[in-house]
Amino acid sequence: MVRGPRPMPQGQNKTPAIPYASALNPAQYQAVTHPGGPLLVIAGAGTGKTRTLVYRVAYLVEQGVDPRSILLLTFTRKAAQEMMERASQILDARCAMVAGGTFHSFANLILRRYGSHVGYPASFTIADRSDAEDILNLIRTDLGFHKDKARFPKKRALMNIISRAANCQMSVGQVLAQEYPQYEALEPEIEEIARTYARYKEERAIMDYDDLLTKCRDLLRDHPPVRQRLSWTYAHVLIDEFQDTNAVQAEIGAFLASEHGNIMAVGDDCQSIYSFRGADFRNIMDFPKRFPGSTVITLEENYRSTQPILSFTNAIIENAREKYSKRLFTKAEGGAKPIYTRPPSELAQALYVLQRIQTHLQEGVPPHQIAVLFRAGWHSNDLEVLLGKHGIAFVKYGGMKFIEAAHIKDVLAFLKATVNPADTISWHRILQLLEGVGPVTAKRLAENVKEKGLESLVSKSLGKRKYGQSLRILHDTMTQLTTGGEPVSQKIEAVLTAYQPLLEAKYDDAPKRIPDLRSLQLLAERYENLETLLADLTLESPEQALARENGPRHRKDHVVLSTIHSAKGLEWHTVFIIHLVDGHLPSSYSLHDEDAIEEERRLFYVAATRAKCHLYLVAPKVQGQASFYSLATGGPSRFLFEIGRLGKLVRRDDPEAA
DNA sequence: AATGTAAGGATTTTT
DNA sequence: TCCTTACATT
Repeated sequence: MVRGPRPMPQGQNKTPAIPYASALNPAQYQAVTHPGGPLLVIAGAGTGKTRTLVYRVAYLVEQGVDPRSILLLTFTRKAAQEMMERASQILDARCAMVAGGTFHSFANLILRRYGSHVGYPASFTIADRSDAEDILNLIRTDLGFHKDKARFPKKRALMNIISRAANCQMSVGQVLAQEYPQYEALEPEIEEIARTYARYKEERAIMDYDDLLTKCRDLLRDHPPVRQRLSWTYAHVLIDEFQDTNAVQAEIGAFLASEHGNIMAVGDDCQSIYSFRGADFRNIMDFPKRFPGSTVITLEENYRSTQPILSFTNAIIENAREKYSKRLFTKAEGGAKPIYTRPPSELAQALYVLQRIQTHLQEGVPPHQIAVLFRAGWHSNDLEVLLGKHGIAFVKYGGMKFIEAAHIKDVLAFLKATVNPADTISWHRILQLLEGVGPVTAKRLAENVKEKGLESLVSKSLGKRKYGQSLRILHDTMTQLTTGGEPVSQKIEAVLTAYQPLLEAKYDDAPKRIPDLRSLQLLAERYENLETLLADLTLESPEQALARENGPRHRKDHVVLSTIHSAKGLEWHTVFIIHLVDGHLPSSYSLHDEDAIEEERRLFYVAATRAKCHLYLVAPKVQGQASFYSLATGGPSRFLFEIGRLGKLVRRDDPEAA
């Protein structure tokens, strides 16, 4: 690996347009003006991590680096977009040309171009999680292992095992030994399913989320000319949220930097919350080992939160079993202590939050500066109903996605099948919408289309079947879509025309679903290319796409509800953390494992550090007996109890007195 | 082979 | 509680 940084071209003006020294603190300044070569920035919560990246982009561009040769890898597309916007504001529009996105979206782009090197055509389709599970289910039934084995893992468990193996670079056997001892005896069978699954996808030009990363890594690893070209294309690689990248992502970053060593990673080990995706907070410390000669810079001055909030969040993370030392401080003084409250029930909790939101709104806090955070998507159900009833607009991030709704998936299956006729799992889905077509017929027809093309849908023998007529209509629609060069919006129109009668036949609540189809159509209008639309929908939650679509004006009228995972990197004036109860946070699924509990603590830390001025800690008393459904034990989160000076750090609020 | 029905079983978090 | 899966019926 060539470590010597490529000399950076000097800008024309001797005096830079941006006053870096006065806009940044010394540590930030050092990071922003780093001459080149590997750089690790350990940035505590609220220490200006994003600011540093934004200025770094502007600095590089100002130095004369071609913005298109800067690659900014972030956790969500939205984050990249916002950073580029901010950089454009402090410098100029050139910053909007920076190549940015998630690892997955970047890999998608690269594989569209170079996929042939790893056995994929440019027209491959992406299977989301439920598509992937459907494939596994087909294989599972096909191979029939469940017949003689009692308790053979279901599609969901199979997916978890296979995905874990991909993300952690382990074999199926290792994953089983480590996490699924109950299935260890089934290793050969599960291995076979995994192999069949891989082959199935390859033969049909389908990639799942994990393939995007691993195939991209394989491409860079096994094809030096491609690696070299890409490395020179991206002369500066910037990676945000590095604590949540897994080994495959880190390898991709390393390969991209292999020619020049200009890799900058920013992250905070205390905020690592994606171990289920194969991230390990300790990895961040391997950076200097992986890139000898690294510069390491730590940012410790917090600009986000008031002192009382910071004292509290410092106390949370103090109890972490293992962390790299770093103590956040702020120069700001004053501010209110976090408020701790125990509503008598979950409903009372929703009422309490509603009332406090109303008060803050009256005080003039803009709606979009108020957020309610929680561990799992359904934790906000009560609150959503209540907010709706009281006319308070909200947006929700995380949890059940638009794209996961069955009717949206149906439409996307049509579109995927036109882009990639070999996508049998999409065909499988479409065909089963027809009356009289079940799993067996669908499978046979799908394989026929893959082997012999669309015409196989209208063979003479099929015409006599009762679903012959439906097949003919389907065939005509799909033929028109594959051959015609009409714009995306027209294609969608054609799909909807064909789909609407099927939707009405299949779902009792069809009228409720139709508006969603219109939203999808609206969303698609600005796309010129169907492949891009499909990739975007699969790789970025449409909520985010819609939020961007509607523009900032629209977003400002809404209070934010979000899972803690989706709140990463964001901040609000007022933050509520609800369901702060043992069994919810920490989640009951993590209680058996110490590492998992540690991660839950970091999750709590991430949530609490989102707050700038007001932080509410809401721990409702759980009523009723613990059923399978409600596993919470009812006591306040252990993370509160373990803070010795809790009484000094928070103010108690008795909701009944209010 | 498709569809309807009853018992069984699992729930976080995301690209 | 709700969704999936296995089984029985058409």
